[in-house]
Amino acid sequence: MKQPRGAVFERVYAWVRRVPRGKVVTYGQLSELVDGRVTPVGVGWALAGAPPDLPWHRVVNARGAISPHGEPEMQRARLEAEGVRFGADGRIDLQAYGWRPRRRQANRP
DNA sequence: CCATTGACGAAGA
DNA sequence: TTCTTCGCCAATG
Repeated sequence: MKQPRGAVFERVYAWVRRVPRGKVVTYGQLSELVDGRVTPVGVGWALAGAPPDLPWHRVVNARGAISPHGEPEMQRARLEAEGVRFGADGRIDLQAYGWRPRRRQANRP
């Protein structure tokens, strides 16, 4: 179950790759981006088998915090390297760093 | 086909 | 605001 491969996952990956540097996206947003075909939990499943080239570190939960998954330290380090600030409680201000995607053209990249 | 699990979210207490 | 409960879809055994 390390590397799930499915059509649904590819969509999640494609959206994650569109997240610009210095911005973050939540699981719930990704769920919306794929038009509800994937629940937040499904997104988590997709990222569990995410390819190494995927910027999965830009995906955080609705609270703006990093969910435990293996090495949250690396994720935080990468985000900080992109200019994302963390609060004292380890949370990100989604109002400032949350990515607002445009689902104009491609809902299915 | 059924039960369980998971890097989650929203609503209720 | 924090904790609990429920629900969601996909994958695994």
